[in-house]
Amino acid sequence: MPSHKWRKRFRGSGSRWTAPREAILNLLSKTSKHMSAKEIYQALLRIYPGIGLTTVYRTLDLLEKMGFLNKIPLGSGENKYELITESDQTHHHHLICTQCGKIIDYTDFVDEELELIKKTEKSLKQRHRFQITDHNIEFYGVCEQCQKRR
Amino acid sequence: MPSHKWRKRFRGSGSRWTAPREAILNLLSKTSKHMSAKEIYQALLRIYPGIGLTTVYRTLDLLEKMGFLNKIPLGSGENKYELITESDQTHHHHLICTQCGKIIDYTDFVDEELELIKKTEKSLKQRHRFQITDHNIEFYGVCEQCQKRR
DNA sequence: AATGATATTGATAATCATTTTCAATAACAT
DNA sequence: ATGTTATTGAAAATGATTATCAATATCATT
Repeated sequence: MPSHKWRKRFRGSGSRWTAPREAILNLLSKTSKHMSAKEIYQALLRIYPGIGLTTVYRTLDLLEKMGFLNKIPLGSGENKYELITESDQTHHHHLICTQCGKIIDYTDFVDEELELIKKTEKSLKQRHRFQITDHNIEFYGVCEQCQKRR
Repeated sequence: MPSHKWRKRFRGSGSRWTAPREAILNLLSKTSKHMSAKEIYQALLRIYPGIGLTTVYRTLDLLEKMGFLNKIPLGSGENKYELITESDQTHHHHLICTQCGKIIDYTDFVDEELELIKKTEKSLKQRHRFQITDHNIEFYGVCEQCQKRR
């Protein structure tokens, strides 16, 4: 999504379009996904010296509330973030390494998964009176590198 | 699982069977699942005055390492814990309220889900060379009470 | 039952990620 | 250009979890 589109969305929600926000969105759009707040902050320091970690957190919160960002909690108390791209074809699930925290997206079998999810959501809505808004499917394991490392 | 069974498992792994550990396991076995460390601590204070929060954390860690406990990260940095009961028939997935953090287990459709999971695990192992050890399927939404509350 | 090696405990302090606070600054509708 | 007010960054505060450490409890061995 080009900058001027982002700008519009921000203005539309009563927020301002600022240099730090543009820098953060540029980074998230270009770089590989699944970064922690600190990782984002450190990467930004190179292209935007003086940016504050606080601002990174605030922007991530904002993006999450606007629905453009997914927050993925690791067990450690740390979160990782990924931008939700506009085309929904990128819907994916996660593969998380329990050793190093690396997250890999996968899209294999998602069609079958999505069908099941739809069914399950419907049933859960009826049985438990939950208003389902989202889901999270992740597999845990040890990645190739960490397997070699031991 | 009765106390003497737990005792055996603890001894078997080189750990000792102590009063705090017994109290924690008693609580987790009896009480409804999905408590945070603090909730567990506060509930224990009534039946075991003087127990330390540190001990609660340590016991939870130990139980997790021994494979008897699931740690469920909420987005907030807080974790909830649930005992894994011996019969595997209790395998379930989660329904998490994004307003109040309440977690509900569901077992509906798990058969279908499990079949899909097996397939997916196999594929992921091959394609991404991950050694899969576990999975996590959760649905997010707003529970009945929180729906009324607004 | 007493002993000794060492695992465990609880209190306190430390860590780590994330939030608040607040005065200074920047965005943008007018 | 100007004024309102959202945003920023630094520093302090928070909240969950972990490390430290001396005192205690477990339990295999005697």
